Amino acid sequence: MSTAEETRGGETEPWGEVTPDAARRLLVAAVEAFAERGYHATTTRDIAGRAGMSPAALYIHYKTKEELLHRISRIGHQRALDILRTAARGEGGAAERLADAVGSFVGWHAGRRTTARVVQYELDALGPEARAEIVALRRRCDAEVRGIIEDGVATGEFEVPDVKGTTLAVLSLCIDVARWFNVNGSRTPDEVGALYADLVLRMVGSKARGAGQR
Amino acid sequence: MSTAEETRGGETEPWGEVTPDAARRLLVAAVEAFAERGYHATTTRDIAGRAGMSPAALYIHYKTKEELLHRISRIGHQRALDILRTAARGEGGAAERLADAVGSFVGWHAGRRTTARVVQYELDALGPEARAEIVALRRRCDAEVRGIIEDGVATGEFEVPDVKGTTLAVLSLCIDVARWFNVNGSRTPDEVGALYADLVLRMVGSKARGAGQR
DNA sequence: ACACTCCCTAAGCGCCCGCTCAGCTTCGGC
DNA sequence: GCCGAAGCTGAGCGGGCGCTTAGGGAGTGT
Repeated sequence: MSTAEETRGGETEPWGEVTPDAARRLLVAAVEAFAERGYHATTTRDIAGRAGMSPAALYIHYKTKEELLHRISRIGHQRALDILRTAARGEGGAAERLADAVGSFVGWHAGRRTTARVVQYELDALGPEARAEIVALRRRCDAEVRGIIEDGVATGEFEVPDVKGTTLAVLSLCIDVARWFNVNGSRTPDEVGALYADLVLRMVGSKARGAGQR
Repeated sequence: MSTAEETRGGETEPWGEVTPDAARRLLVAAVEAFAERGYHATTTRDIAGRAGMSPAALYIHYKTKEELLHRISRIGHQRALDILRTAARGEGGAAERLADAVGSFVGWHAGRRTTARVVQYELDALGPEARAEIVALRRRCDAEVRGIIEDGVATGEFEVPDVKGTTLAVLSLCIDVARWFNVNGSRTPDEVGALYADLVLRMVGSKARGAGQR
């Protein structure tokens, strides 16, 4: 599973799959601009400028500004799904896998906040077809988390009256990290991940919590 | 519980404090448009059109498009703060007050989703001065919730290793409801409020939870 | 040497934006 | 009956938007 070639922590600067080089630079510039100011407030001139190119250069590599957002959104969602899938298929009981899923998912939203922000909050700027494709990816993310929680309920590890609602809340909690996380703040992405993993285990009534935290 | 003068469901259509009538109609139209498409993607012609007026009419009542957002944001935040304050100063133990705060806060975010969406997600579209004012209101919301949690820890009702982080997570969880809540979905605002109140009591390790939920 | 392809730029098209302004109506006070 | 203020509109301004087009320079195969 997973995209190989990344070990952990470093994650080998993403967007490696985007070629040629100029197209990648434009895409990275677009991620930064969209995250800072929002899709609609970002101009194609701004994106091209950040990438050190003229406005026209953008249209050699992308048909429209929306295609840029679409590409960013698809790659980002695939990465998010990978993270959840890896955790869900890992070893250990439901509690371990849920903590792992939440910890790494939150770590990604905090550590790669600019990407996550675009991916999670600019969905509505996509046209109907592109949005439908992305929404499908989102539902698969939801299914991964729900699967772990259902496992835990089945084995008696968790005590959850409303599995669908709780799944929604867990994902919502993780996603919103991209909104408030501050790079200059006092917490590292890993610390937030650990805090959230503990909070989520409490939410599902897990008895096997890691003894508070240090 | 909750704020007098509204019986339930209706909430006495808000924005009553905005006068004259035309100014209120414009403001309500702006809330809808901003919530649907975002501040930057909304045109002044769209706002005026929804209110049944010509584009120029907007500028009789508001100096700029940004002033509209500022007004919406201030009134909305004040309403949110009122809800939290009422719950925090209520009777009962910390668990009851926290459940009340989360339940009504979430109920507002779900029931008045269009307003909440603008209030919570368009903050960055404001200029520096307006944003600073709103951020101050937000910090007071944070302080209300943290106060309840601190109370619960002090009395031994809660068991929370990281009060600041948990407060942040609780508020984040509630706020994100405005992003995903669907009016056509299967849950009412009150149901989501009840679910979230239970989840939050679990997060703070409250022993006095309401026996699952109905 | 030549043609061909790939990237890229300068210039600019057509459109729609936020916002303004002169002038029209409506209405209360006298 | 007349006046001034208040509320609103039609027309339109300066400007910036997304995107297009014509053409240039660098690299490659022959």
